[in-house]
Amino acid sequence: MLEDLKERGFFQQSTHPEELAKRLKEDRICCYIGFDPTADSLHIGHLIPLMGLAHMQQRGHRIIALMGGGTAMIGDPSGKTEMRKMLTEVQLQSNIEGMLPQMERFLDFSGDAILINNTEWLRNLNYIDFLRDIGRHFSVNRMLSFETYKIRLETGLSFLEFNYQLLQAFDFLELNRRYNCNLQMGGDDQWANIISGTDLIRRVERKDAFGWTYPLLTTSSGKKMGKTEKGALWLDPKRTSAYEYYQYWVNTEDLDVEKFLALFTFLPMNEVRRLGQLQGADIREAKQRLAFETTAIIHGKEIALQAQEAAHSLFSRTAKSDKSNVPSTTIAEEGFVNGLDILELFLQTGLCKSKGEARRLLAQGGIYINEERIENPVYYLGKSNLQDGEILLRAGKKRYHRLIIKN
RNA sequence: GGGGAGAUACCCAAGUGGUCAACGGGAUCAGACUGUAAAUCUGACGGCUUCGCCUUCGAAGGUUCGAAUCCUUCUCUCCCCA
Repeated sequence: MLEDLKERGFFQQSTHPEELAKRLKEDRICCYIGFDPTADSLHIGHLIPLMGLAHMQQRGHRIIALMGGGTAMIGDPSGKTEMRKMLTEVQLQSNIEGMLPQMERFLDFSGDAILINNTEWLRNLNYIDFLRDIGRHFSVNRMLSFETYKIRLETGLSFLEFNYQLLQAFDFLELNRRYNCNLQMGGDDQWANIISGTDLIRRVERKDAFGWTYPLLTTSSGKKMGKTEKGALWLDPKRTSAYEYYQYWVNTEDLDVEKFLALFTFLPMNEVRRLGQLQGADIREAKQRLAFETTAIIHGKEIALQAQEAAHSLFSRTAKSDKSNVPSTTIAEEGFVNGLDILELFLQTGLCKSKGEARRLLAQGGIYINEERIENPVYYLGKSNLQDGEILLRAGKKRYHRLIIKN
Protein backbone atom coordinates (compact mmCIF):
# COMPACT_ATOMS: atom_id res chain seq x y z
CA MET A 1 0.00 0.00 0.00
CA LEU A 2 2.97 2.27 0.52
CA GLU A 3 4.06 1.34 -3.00
CA ASP A 4 0.63 2.24 -4.20
CA LEU A 5 0.81 5.76 -2.83
CA LYS A 6 4.41 6.14 -3.91
CA GLU A 7 3.26 5.47 -7.43
CA ARG A 8 0.67 8.21 -7.13
CA GLY A 9 3.38 10.64 -6.10
CA PHE A 10 2.63 10.95 -2.41
CA PHE A 11 6.05 10.00 -1.16
CA GLN A 12 9.01 12.22 -0.50
CA GLN A 13 10.66 10.53 2.46
CA SER A 14 9.81 8.59 5.57
CA THR A 15 11.36 7.33 8.72
CA HIS A 16 12.01 3.58 8.99
CA PRO A 17 10.81 2.83 5.43
CA GLU A 18 10.81 -0.97 5.58
CA GLU A 19 9.13 -1.16 8.94
CA LEU A 20 6.57 1.41 7.92
CA ALA A 21 5.75 -0.47 4.71
CA LYS A 22 5.29 -3.64 6.70
CA ARG A 23 3.01 -2.02 9.24
CA LEU A 24 0.89 -0.35 6.62
CA LYS A 25 0.42 -3.66 4.92
CA GLU A 26 -0.25 -5.83 7.93
CA ASP A 27 -1.90 -3.65 10.52
CA ARG A 28 -4.60 -1.10 10.70
CA ILE A 29 -2.74 1.93 11.87
CA CYS A 30 -3.78 5.35 12.98
CA CYS A 31 -2.25 8.35 11.23
CA TYR A 32 -2.65 12.08 11.39
CA ILE A 33 -2.03 15.30 9.55
CA GLY A 34 -2.23 18.74 11.07
CA PHE A 35 -3.91 21.69 9.41
CA ASP A 36 -3.31 25.24 10.50
CA PRO A 37 -6.46 27.35 10.43
CA THR A 38 -4.82 30.42 8.97
CA ALA A 39 -7.79 31.34 6.77
CA ASP A 40 -11.48 30.55 6.70
CA SER A 41 -11.07 28.36 3.65
CA LEU A 42 -8.69 25.69 2.51
CA HIS A 43 -6.79 26.29 -0.70
CA ILE A 44 -5.17 23.98 -3.17
CA GLY A 45 -2.01 23.84 -1.13
CA HIS A 46 -4.01 21.66 1.26
CA LEU A 47 -5.06 19.21 -1.42
CA ILE A 48 -2.15 16.82 -1.22
CA PRO A 49 -2.45 16.29 2.54
CA LEU A 50 -6.22 15.92 2.20
CA MET A 51 -5.88 13.44 -0.63
CA GLY A 52 -3.20 11.66 1.33
CA LEU A 53 -5.46 11.21 4.31
CA ALA A 54 -8.34 10.22 2.06
CA HIS A 55 -6.26 7.47 0.49
CA MET A 56 -5.29 6.19 3.91
CA GLN A 57 -8.90 6.14 4.98
CA GLN A 58 -10.01 4.40 1.82
CA ARG A 59 -7.43 1.74 2.46
CA GLY A 60 -8.89 1.07 5.87
CA HIS A 61 -6.63 2.99 8.19
CA ARG A 62 -7.85 5.21 10.93
CA ILE A 63 -7.24 8.88 10.31
CA ILE A 64 -7.05 11.99 12.42
CA ALA A 65 -7.34 15.48 11.06
CA LEU A 66 -5.79 17.74 13.63
CA MET A 67 -6.79 21.35 13.59
CA GLY A 68 -3.92 23.42 14.81
CA GLY A 69 -5.94 25.97 16.72
CA GLY A 70 -3.28 26.04 19.40
CA THR A 71 -0.19 25.87 17.24
CA ALA A 72 -1.52 28.47 14.84
CA MET A 73 -1.33 30.90 17.70
CA ILE A 74 2.41 30.47 17.47
CA GLY A 75 2.98 30.20 13.73
CA ASP A 76 5.21 27.67 12.06
CA PRO A 77 8.49 29.21 10.95
CA SER A 78 9.43 26.22 8.77
CA GLY A 79 10.71 27.38 5.41
CA LYS A 80 9.26 30.83 5.87
CA THR A 81 11.06 34.09 5.34
CA GLU A 82 9.31 36.04 8.00
CA MET A 83 7.02 35.78 10.94
CA ARG A 84 3.40 35.21 10.32
CA LYS A 85 0.92 37.67 11.63
CA MET A 86 -0.74 36.51 14.75
CA LEU A 87 -4.34 35.48 14.78
CA THR A 88 -6.77 35.85 17.59
CA GLU A 89 -8.55 32.89 19.06
CA VAL A 90 -11.84 34.12 17.71
CA GLN A 91 -10.46 34.30 14.21
CA LEU A 92 -8.94 30.86 14.52
CA GLN A 93 -12.23 29.40 15.65
CA SER A 94 -14.18 30.87 12.77
CA ASN A 95 -11.46 29.74 10.37
CA ILE A 96 -11.84 26.22 11.62
CA GLU A 97 -15.56 26.37 11.10
CA GLY A 98 -15.00 27.43 7.52
CA MET A 99 -12.59 24.61 6.83
CA LEU A 100 -14.58 21.74 8.29
CA PRO A 101 -17.22 21.30 5.60
CA GLN A 102 -14.50 21.42 3.00
CA MET A 103 -12.58 18.65 4.71
CA GLU A 104 -15.66 16.53 4.70
CA ARG A 105 -15.57 16.48 0.92
CA PHE A 106 -12.46 14.36 1.24
CA LEU A 107 -12.80 12.60 4.54
CA ASP A 108 -15.55 10.66 6.19
CA PHE A 109 -15.88 11.46 9.87
CA SER A 110 -18.91 9.29 10.45
CA GLY A 111 -16.87 6.27 11.52
CA ASP A 112 -13.95 6.22 13.89
CA ALA A 113 -12.07 8.98 12.08
CA ILE A 114 -11.23 11.84 14.35
CA LEU A 115 -11.34 15.55 14.01
CA ILE A 116 -9.75 17.32 16.89
CA ASN A 117 -8.32 20.68 17.81
CA ASN A 118 -5.03 20.84 19.63
CA THR A 119 -6.17 23.78 21.74
CA GLU A 120 -7.68 21.00 23.78
CA TRP A 121 -4.30 20.13 25.26
CA LEU A 122 -2.19 23.15 24.37
CA ARG A 123 -4.33 25.93 25.70
CA ASN A 124 -3.88 25.16 29.36
CA LEU A 125 -0.46 23.70 29.20
CA ASN A 126 1.62 24.34 32.26
CA TYR A 127 4.87 25.91 31.21
CA ILE A 128 7.09 24.46 33.88
CA ASP A 129 5.66 20.97 33.50
CA PHE A 130 6.01 21.22 29.77
CA LEU A 131 9.64 22.23 29.97
CA ARG A 132 10.45 19.48 32.41
CA ASP A 133 8.55 16.72 30.65
CA ILE A 134 8.99 17.65 27.02
CA GLY A 135 11.58 20.36 26.74
CA ARG A 136 14.33 18.29 28.25
CA HIS A 137 14.19 15.89 25.33
CA PHE A 138 15.08 18.55 22.80
CA SER A 139 18.58 19.58 21.90
CA VAL A 140 18.85 23.15 20.80
CA ASN A 141 22.03 22.32 18.95
CA ARG A 142 20.19 19.74 16.94
CA MET A 143 17.19 21.97 16.32
CA LEU A 144 19.41 24.73 15.03
CA SER A 145 20.97 22.37 12.56
CA PHE A 146 17.68 21.74 10.77
CA GLU A 147 17.50 23.00 7.24
CA THR A 148 14.09 24.61 7.78
CA TYR A 149 15.54 27.18 10.12
CA LYS A 150 18.39 28.12 7.86
CA ILE A 151 16.68 31.10 6.28
CA ARG A 152 15.26 32.24 9.56
CA LEU A 153 18.60 32.11 11.27
CA GLU A 154 19.68 34.75 8.81
CA THR A 155 16.59 36.93 8.96
CA GLY A 156 15.66 36.33 12.54
CA LEU A 157 13.71 33.78 14.48
CA SER A 158 11.88 34.56 17.66
CA PHE A 159 11.76 32.20 20.57
CA LEU A 160 8.01 32.07 20.15
CA GLU A 161 8.32 30.49 16.75
CA PHE A 162 11.24 28.33 17.74
CA ASN A 163 8.84 26.62 20.12
CA TYR A 164 6.55 25.56 17.36
CA GLN A 165 8.47 22.39 16.78
CA LEU A 166 8.11 21.31 20.38
CA LEU A 167 4.42 21.87 20.31
CA GLN A 168 3.97 19.90 17.12
CA ALA A 169 6.03 17.08 18.56
CA PHE A 170 3.89 17.23 21.67
CA ASP A 171 0.76 17.02 19.51
CA PHE A 172 2.00 13.80 18.04
CA LEU A 173 2.83 12.43 21.47
CA GLU A 174 -0.61 13.38 22.74
CA LEU A 175 -2.33 11.71 19.80
CA ASN A 176 -0.20 8.68 20.34
CA ARG A 177 -1.25 8.48 23.96
CA ARG A 178 -4.90 9.10 23.28
CA TYR A 179 -5.46 7.12 20.11
CA ASN A 180 -2.32 5.12 19.62
CA CYS A 181 -1.62 7.23 16.57
CA ASN A 182 1.81 6.35 15.29
CA LEU A 183 2.17 7.94 11.89
CA GLN A 184 2.34 11.61 11.09
CA MET A 185 2.22 12.77 7.51
CA GLY A 186 2.64 16.18 5.98
CA GLY A 187 4.42 18.23 3.36
CA ASP A 188 8.16 17.85 3.20
CA ASP A 189 8.60 21.24 4.83
CA GLN A 190 7.23 19.52 7.92
CA TRP A 191 9.98 16.93 8.02
CA ALA A 192 11.85 18.48 10.91
CA ASN A 193 8.67 18.91 12.94
CA ILE A 194 7.59 15.39 12.18
CA ILE A 195 10.78 13.64 13.16
CA SER A 196 10.86 15.64 16.37
CA GLY A 197 7.56 13.97 17.12
CA THR A 198 8.59 10.46 16.23
CA ASP A 199 11.77 10.86 18.26
CA LEU A 200 9.82 12.15 21.22
CA ILE A 201 7.39 9.25 21.18
CA ARG A 202 10.14 6.71 20.80
CA ARG A 203 12.00 8.26 23.66
CA VAL A 204 9.18 8.96 26.09
CA GLU A 205 6.79 6.15 25.35
CA ARG A 206 9.27 3.64 23.98
CA LYS A 207 6.80 2.96 21.19
CA ASP A 208 7.07 2.93 17.42
CA ALA A 209 6.28 6.10 15.59
CA PHE A 210 6.69 6.98 11.96
CA GLY A 211 6.88 10.03 9.80
CA TRP A 212 6.10 10.34 6.11
CA THR A 213 6.27 13.41 3.95
CA TYR A 214 4.77 14.36 0.61
CA PRO A 215 6.72 16.21 -2.03
CA LEU A 216 6.32 19.94 -2.24
CA LEU A 217 4.96 20.76 -5.62
CA THR A 218 5.87 23.34 -8.14
CA THR A 219 4.71 23.18 -11.72
CA SER A 220 7.09 21.89 -14.35
CA SER A 221 8.06 25.38 -15.33
CA GLY A 222 8.89 26.12 -11.71
CA LYS A 223 5.89 28.21 -10.78
CA LYS A 224 4.25 27.93 -7.42
CA MET A 225 1.15 25.81 -7.43
CA GLY A 226 -2.19 27.41 -7.13
CA LYS A 227 -1.36 30.99 -7.78
CA THR A 228 -3.43 32.94 -10.23
CA GLU A 229 -3.58 36.61 -11.05
CA LYS A 230 -6.07 36.85 -8.23
CA GLY A 231 -3.88 35.11 -5.69
CA ALA A 232 -4.40 31.73 -4.12
CA LEU A 233 -6.88 29.25 -5.47
CA TRP A 234 -9.42 28.59 -2.76
CA LEU A 235 -11.79 25.74 -2.23
CA ASP A 236 -14.52 28.08 -1.06
CA PRO A 237 -16.70 28.96 -4.07
CA LYS A 238 -17.26 32.40 -2.61
CA ARG A 239 -13.56 33.06 -3.02
CA THR A 240 -12.88 31.03 -6.14
CA SER A 241 -15.81 30.04 -8.29
CA ALA A 242 -16.13 26.49 -9.53
CA TYR A 243 -15.63 27.84 -13.05
CA GLU A 244 -12.36 29.52 -12.12
CA TYR A 245 -11.30 26.42 -10.27
CA TYR A 246 -12.04 24.28 -13.28
CA GLN A 247 -10.19 26.70 -15.52
CA TYR A 248 -7.13 26.57 -13.34
CA TRP A 249 -6.83 22.84 -13.73
CA VAL A 250 -7.66 22.74 -17.41
CA ASN A 251 -4.74 25.10 -17.93
CA THR A 252 -2.30 22.68 -16.38
CA GLU A 253 1.01 22.45 -18.18
CA ASP A 254 1.41 19.39 -20.39
CA LEU A 255 4.23 17.96 -18.36
CA ASP A 256 2.22 18.07 -15.15
CA VAL A 257 -0.97 16.42 -16.31
CA GLU A 258 -0.14 12.86 -15.40
CA LYS A 259 1.40 13.83 -12.08
CA PHE A 260 -1.62 15.91 -11.17
CA LEU A 261 -4.10 13.24 -12.19
CA ALA A 262 -2.34 10.83 -9.85
CA LEU A 263 -2.22 13.26 -6.97
CA PHE A 264 -5.42 15.22 -7.22
CA THR A 265 -7.95 12.70 -8.50
CA PHE A 266 -9.00 9.24 -7.39
CA LEU A 267 -8.85 7.83 -10.92
CA PRO A 268 -7.22 4.40 -11.08
CA MET A 269 -3.60 4.50 -12.11
CA ASN A 270 -4.08 2.69 -15.40
CA GLU A 271 -6.51 5.41 -16.44
CA VAL A 272 -4.11 8.06 -15.20
CA ARG A 273 -1.33 6.58 -17.29
CA ARG A 274 -3.52 6.30 -20.35
CA LEU A 275 -4.48 9.96 -20.10
CA GLY A 276 -0.91 10.94 -19.40
CA GLN A 277 0.21 9.30 -22.58
CA LEU A 278 -1.89 11.51 -24.83
CA GLN A 279 0.20 13.76 -27.01
CA GLY A 280 -0.13 17.16 -28.59
CA ALA A 281 -3.61 18.62 -28.74
CA ASP A 282 -5.10 15.35 -27.52
CA ILE A 283 -3.74 16.03 -24.11
CA ARG A 284 -6.55 18.50 -23.67
CA GLU A 285 -8.79 15.53 -23.05
CA ALA A 286 -6.60 14.62 -20.10
CA LYS A 287 -6.65 18.17 -18.82
CA GLN A 288 -10.42 18.32 -19.05
CA ARG A 289 -10.67 15.09 -17.15
CA LEU A 290 -8.31 16.42 -14.51
CA ALA A 291 -10.29 19.63 -14.21
CA PHE A 292 -13.57 17.83 -14.02
CA GLU A 293 -12.49 15.31 -11.42
CA THR A 294 -10.83 17.84 -9.14
CA THR A 295 -13.74 20.24 -9.38
CA ALA A 296 -16.20 17.43 -8.71
CA ILE A 297 -14.46 16.40 -5.50
CA ILE A 298 -14.93 19.82 -4.01
CA HIS A 299 -18.03 21.25 -5.63
CA GLY A 300 -19.85 18.09 -6.63
CA LYS A 301 -20.47 16.49 -10.01
CA GLU A 302 -23.37 18.74 -10.90
CA ILE A 303 -21.40 21.95 -10.47
CA ALA A 304 -18.35 20.45 -12.13
CA LEU A 305 -20.43 19.60 -15.17
CA GLN A 306 -21.70 23.14 -15.32
CA ALA A 307 -18.18 24.48 -15.17
CA GLN A 308 -17.16 22.10 -17.89
CA GLU A 309 -20.05 23.16 -20.06
CA ALA A 310 -19.24 26.80 -19.56
CA ALA A 311 -15.66 26.15 -20.61
CA HIS A 312 -16.78 24.18 -23.64
CA SER A 313 -19.10 26.90 -24.78
CA LEU A 314 -16.31 29.46 -24.71
CA PHE A 315 -13.33 27.53 -25.91
CA SER A 316 -14.59 24.76 -28.13
CA ARG A 317 -15.52 25.87 -31.62
CA THR A 318 -17.62 22.85 -32.39
CA ALA A 319 -19.72 22.63 -29.26
CA LYS A 320 -23.13 24.17 -29.20
CA SER A 321 -22.90 27.29 -27.19
CA ASP A 322 -24.72 26.95 -23.94
CA LYS A 323 -23.13 29.83 -22.11
CA SER A 324 -25.53 29.79 -19.20
CA ASN A 325 -22.85 28.72 -16.77
CA VAL A 326 -20.28 31.30 -17.68
CA PRO A 327 -19.83 33.86 -14.89
CA SER A 328 -22.20 36.74 -15.44
CA THR A 329 -23.45 40.06 -14.21
CA THR A 330 -27.00 41.21 -14.73
CA ILE A 331 -27.86 44.86 -15.14
CA ALA A 332 -31.18 46.60 -15.62
CA GLU A 333 -32.08 47.97 -19.00
CA GLU A 334 -32.42 51.53 -17.68
CA GLY A 335 -28.76 51.64 -16.79
CA PHE A 336 -28.00 50.56 -20.26
CA VAL A 337 -29.96 53.08 -22.30
CA ASN A 338 -27.41 55.87 -22.24
CA GLY A 339 -24.57 53.60 -23.08
CA LEU A 340 -22.11 51.95 -20.74
CA ASP A 341 -18.52 53.01 -20.49
CA ILE A 342 -16.54 49.97 -21.42
CA LEU A 343 -13.73 50.68 -18.97
CA GLU A 344 -16.17 51.16 -16.13
CA LEU A 345 -17.81 47.90 -17.08
CA PHE A 346 -14.61 45.90 -16.98
CA LEU A 347 -13.94 47.32 -13.57
CA GLN A 348 -17.38 46.46 -12.26
CA THR A 349 -17.40 42.92 -13.55
CA GLY A 350 -14.09 42.31 -11.86
CA LEU A 351 -12.26 41.64 -15.09
CA CYS A 352 -9.96 44.53 -14.20
CA LYS A 353 -8.87 45.79 -10.81
CA SER A 354 -8.82 49.47 -11.75
CA LYS A 355 -9.75 51.68 -14.63
CA GLY A 356 -6.10 52.25 -15.28
CA GLU A 357 -5.70 48.56 -15.74
CA ALA A 358 -8.69 48.48 -18.05
CA ARG A 359 -7.27 51.31 -20.09
CA ARG A 360 -3.98 49.54 -20.32
CA LEU A 361 -5.65 46.33 -21.30
CA LEU A 362 -7.55 48.11 -24.03
CA ALA A 363 -4.45 49.90 -25.28
CA GLN A 364 -2.72 46.56 -25.54
CA GLY A 365 -5.55 45.01 -27.46
CA GLY A 366 -6.82 42.81 -24.69
CA ILE A 367 -10.43 43.93 -24.57
CA TYR A 368 -12.99 42.09 -26.60
CA ILE A 369 -16.74 42.52 -26.94
CA ASN A 370 -18.50 39.53 -28.42
CA GLU A 371 -15.12 38.24 -29.50
CA GLU A 372 -14.25 41.40 -31.37
CA ARG A 373 -11.30 43.46 -30.27
CA ILE A 374 -12.11 46.99 -29.21
CA GLU A 375 -9.50 49.61 -30.10
CA ASN A 376 -11.38 52.79 -29.26
CA PRO A 377 -10.64 53.89 -25.68
CA VAL A 378 -13.91 55.79 -25.34
CA TYR A 379 -16.24 53.02 -26.32
CA TYR A 380 -19.80 52.95 -25.03
CA LEU A 381 -21.85 49.83 -25.16
CA GLY A 382 -25.36 50.15 -26.51
CA LYS A 383 -28.21 48.09 -27.86
CA SER A 384 -26.32 47.32 -31.02
CA ASN A 385 -23.93 45.19 -29.00
CA LEU A 386 -26.67 42.94 -27.71
CA GLN A 387 -26.73 39.35 -28.80
CA ASP A 388 -29.72 37.46 -27.45
CA GLY A 389 -30.07 40.00 -24.68
CA GLU A 390 -26.50 39.73 -23.54
CA ILE A 391 -22.97 40.79 -24.27
CA LEU A 392 -19.89 38.65 -23.98
CA LEU A 393 -16.93 40.42 -22.45
CA ARG A 394 -13.44 39.08 -22.69
CA ALA A 395 -10.25 40.27 -21.03
CA GLY A 396 -7.10 38.94 -22.57
CA LYS A 397 -6.97 35.49 -23.98
CA LYS A 398 -9.30 33.63 -21.75
CA ARG A 399 -11.06 35.57 -19.03
CA TYR A 400 -14.70 35.79 -19.92
CA HIS A 401 -17.72 37.43 -18.39
CA ARG A 402 -21.31 37.65 -19.58
CA LEU A 403 -23.30 40.82 -19.26
CA ILE A 404 -27.00 40.15 -19.14
CA ILE A 405 -29.44 42.96 -19.77
CA LYS A 406 -32.72 42.64 -17.99
CA ASN A 407 -35.78 44.71 -18.79
C1' G B 1 21.52 47.44 29.38
C1' G B 2 25.64 49.21 25.64
C1' G B 3 27.16 49.70 20.43
C1' G B 4 26.07 49.22 15.13
C1' A B 5 22.85 48.51 10.74
C1' G B 6 18.23 48.92 8.53
C1' A B 7 12.69 49.84 7.17
C1' U B 8 11.61 51.93 -0.68
C1' A B 9 5.91 49.82 -4.90
C1' C B 10 3.37 42.26 -5.01
C1' C B 11 8.68 40.22 -3.73
C1' C B 12 14.02 41.22 -4.08
C1' A B 13 16.60 45.66 -4.73
C1' A B 14 18.91 50.75 -6.56
C1' G B 15 18.44 55.74 -5.26
C1' U B 16 21.23 59.75 -0.26
C1' G B 17 18.07 67.76 -1.79
C1' G B 18 15.53 69.12 -7.72
C1' U B 19 16.13 65.78 -14.16
C1' C B 20 11.86 60.38 -9.03
C1' A B 21 5.74 57.60 -9.87
C1' A B 22 11.20 56.34 -8.37
C1' C B 23 17.18 52.16 -12.16
C1' G B 24 17.37 46.77 -12.34
C1' G B 25 15.59 41.67 -11.54
C1' G B 26 11.58 38.30 -10.32
C1' A B 27 6.37 37.66 -10.26
C1' U B 28 2.13 39.31 -12.93
C1' C B 29 -0.72 41.07 -17.28
C1' A B 30 -1.30 41.90 -22.67
C1' G B 31 0.10 41.02 -27.89
C1' A B 32 2.43 37.58 -31.50
C1' C B 33 3.17 32.18 -32.08
C1' U B 34 0.01 27.79 -30.37
C1' G B 35 -3.46 23.25 -28.42
C1' U B 36 -7.55 27.38 -23.14
C1' A B 37 0.12 24.01 -22.85
C1' A B 38 5.35 25.18 -22.33
C1' A B 39 9.40 27.83 -24.39
C1' U B 40 10.39 32.27 -27.14
C1' C B 41 9.94 37.42 -28.87
C1' U B 42 7.55 42.37 -28.03
C1' G B 43 5.17 45.62 -24.74
C1' A B 44 2.85 47.07 -20.10
C1' C B 45 3.20 47.14 -14.92
C1' G B 46 0.45 53.39 -8.28
C1' G B 47 -4.45 55.92 -9.00
C1' C B 48 -7.61 59.26 -11.69
C1' U B 49 -12.26 63.09 -14.71
C1' U B 50 -4.74 60.99 -18.36
C1' C B 51 -1.57 66.48 -23.49
C1' G B 52 -2.84 67.24 -16.90
C1' C B 53 -3.82 66.11 -11.81
C1' C B 54 -3.59 63.23 -7.16
C1' U B 55 -1.34 59.77 -3.61
C1' U B 56 3.21 56.76 -2.59
C1' C B 57 9.49 55.56 -0.44
C1' G B 58 8.00 52.46 8.22
C1' A B 59 4.75 56.65 11.33
C1' A B 60 4.24 61.75 12.94
C1' G B 61 6.23 66.48 12.94
C1' G B 62 10.07 70.10 11.07
C1' U B 63 13.93 72.66 7.72
C1' U B 64 13.70 74.23 2.42
C1' C B 65 11.28 77.65 -3.28
C1' G B 66 11.65 72.16 -3.49
C1' A B 67 12.77 65.90 0.31
C1' A B 68 12.43 58.92 -0.73
C1' U B 69 16.91 61.82 0.14
C1' C B 70 18.46 66.77 5.72
C1' C B 71 16.71 67.36 11.24
C1' U B 72 13.54 65.65 15.60
C1' U B 73 10.50 62.11 17.94
C1' C B 74 8.15 57.42 17.66
C1' U B 75 7.33 52.16 15.97
C1' C B 76 9.43 47.75 14.22
C1' U B 77 13.54 44.45 12.50
C1' C B 78 18.49 42.53 12.30
C1' C B 79 23.73 42.18 13.98
C1' C B 80 27.63 42.56 17.81
C1' C B 81 28.82 43.02 23.12
C1' A B 82 26.75 42.10 28.22
